[in-house]
Amino acid sequence: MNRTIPRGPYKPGKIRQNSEQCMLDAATQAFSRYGFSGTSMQNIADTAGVPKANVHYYFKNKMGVYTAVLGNILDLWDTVLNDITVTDNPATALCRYIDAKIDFSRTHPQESRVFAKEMLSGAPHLQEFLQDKYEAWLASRLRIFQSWIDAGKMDPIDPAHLLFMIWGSTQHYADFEPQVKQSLGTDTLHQEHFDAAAKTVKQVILKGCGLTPPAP
Amino acid sequence: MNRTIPRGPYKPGKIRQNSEQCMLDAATQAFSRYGFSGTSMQNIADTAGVPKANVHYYFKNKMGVYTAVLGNILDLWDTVLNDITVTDNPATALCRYIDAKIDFSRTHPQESRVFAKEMLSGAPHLQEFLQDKYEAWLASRLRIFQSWIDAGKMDPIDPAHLLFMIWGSTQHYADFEPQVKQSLGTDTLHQEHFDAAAKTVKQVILKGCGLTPPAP
DNA sequence: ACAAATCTTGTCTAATTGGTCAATTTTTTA
DNA sequence: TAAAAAATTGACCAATTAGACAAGATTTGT
Repeated sequence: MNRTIPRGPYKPGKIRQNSEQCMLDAATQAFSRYGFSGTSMQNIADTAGVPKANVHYYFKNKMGVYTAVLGNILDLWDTVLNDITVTDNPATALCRYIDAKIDFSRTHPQESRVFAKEMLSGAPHLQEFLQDKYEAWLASRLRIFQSWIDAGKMDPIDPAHLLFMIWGSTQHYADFEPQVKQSLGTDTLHQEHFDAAAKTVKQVILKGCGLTPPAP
Repeated sequence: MNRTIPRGPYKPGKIRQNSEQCMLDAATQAFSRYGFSGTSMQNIADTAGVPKANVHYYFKNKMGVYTAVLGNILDLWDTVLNDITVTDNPATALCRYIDAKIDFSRTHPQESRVFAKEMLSGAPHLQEFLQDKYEAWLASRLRIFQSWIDAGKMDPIDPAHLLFMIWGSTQHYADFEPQVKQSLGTDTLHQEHFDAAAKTVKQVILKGCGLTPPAP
């Protein structure tokens, strides 16, 4: 006779949640600097302050850690992107997007770099993301841009390439940080630098699209 | 008595030159896809079609191969950048630079990616480059931009951040190729895609700076 | 043609790494 | 409090890798 009631298959206690996040942070840091192959499980473990075997207890294998890190980044992206509700005003919408994107480069540089390295390697683990979520997100943006153009609210500009410009310009501050630092003559990028960046990008993009900055 | 006349310390015969370039190409390809740690000497050797020991004969060690690849890329960069003579017309100069940069992304995507990965990793092997050649190149550009602004030839725009915009926008087509491909719905990027890219970037940047496109 | 220099290549080694496992400790639950 | 579940940990293994090296093949200079 079985007196014990079997518990559910998985109960994420606080210990697990805490340890897992700790290792995920350590892994993100390591992957962003040394890449997937350049990062050893030992390195992740050391950074997290736990023995190596512990990492294997929480994640299936090294690729498991990596995909967890990537998934975490995509979630972050999702919240950032979905936070932007498209208003009827192109200028306002573009400004909001640029500000959010620059802010992401400032607050999540490591995540940005892991994402960039994955792209640079041919994005073998982002195919699903690109074909599902990103595809849908992009299509909706292109439609909106096109509707603005059709309505005469902005210049006729290839929407996809415009998005690339915004993406590339903003991403640059996280991904090419050494170059940016050297160029701006600073050892660390501060809020003021990102403010100047956002200001310039917004200024050029808006005017370049035939838009006038929204009143603050 | 010594009858043999000692030859010079290093004579790069055709064999050496050929083999070295072949291995350098193989290494560039491997590094761009798998990164430094993810690339094995065996992989480089296989791609070049030679036994592994041969690579060690031509290069001191793995880092030697990598720095050779990086140096090669910086040379390429140098020729591209120096090819742009600054005319007195801002619009023409910017167009030339954007076209050259986009063309570099098209013709040298692997080199672009190796460079980007090095930046993403904190550019530990580019410090000298950044502090010497790049620093000088940047300063001269900033002066030119400022003079244009002072002369009222273009809007007052932070020159450094403007350069980052151009750099980031153009670099994007090599570094984020999977995203670009997916967005444009193509399996391979063709000349027409890069033409559209250059057109959009020039259109937005020029107008965004208060410039009118030069007559072709 | 001959000797010296250059180039090629198979083999070996020491070190690192991802991953396994069983033993132990800590936490949870009834 | 006692058993069960979850978490921690050190020791171990097999595979890969960078690099060394010596012997042999080829090219080059005289």
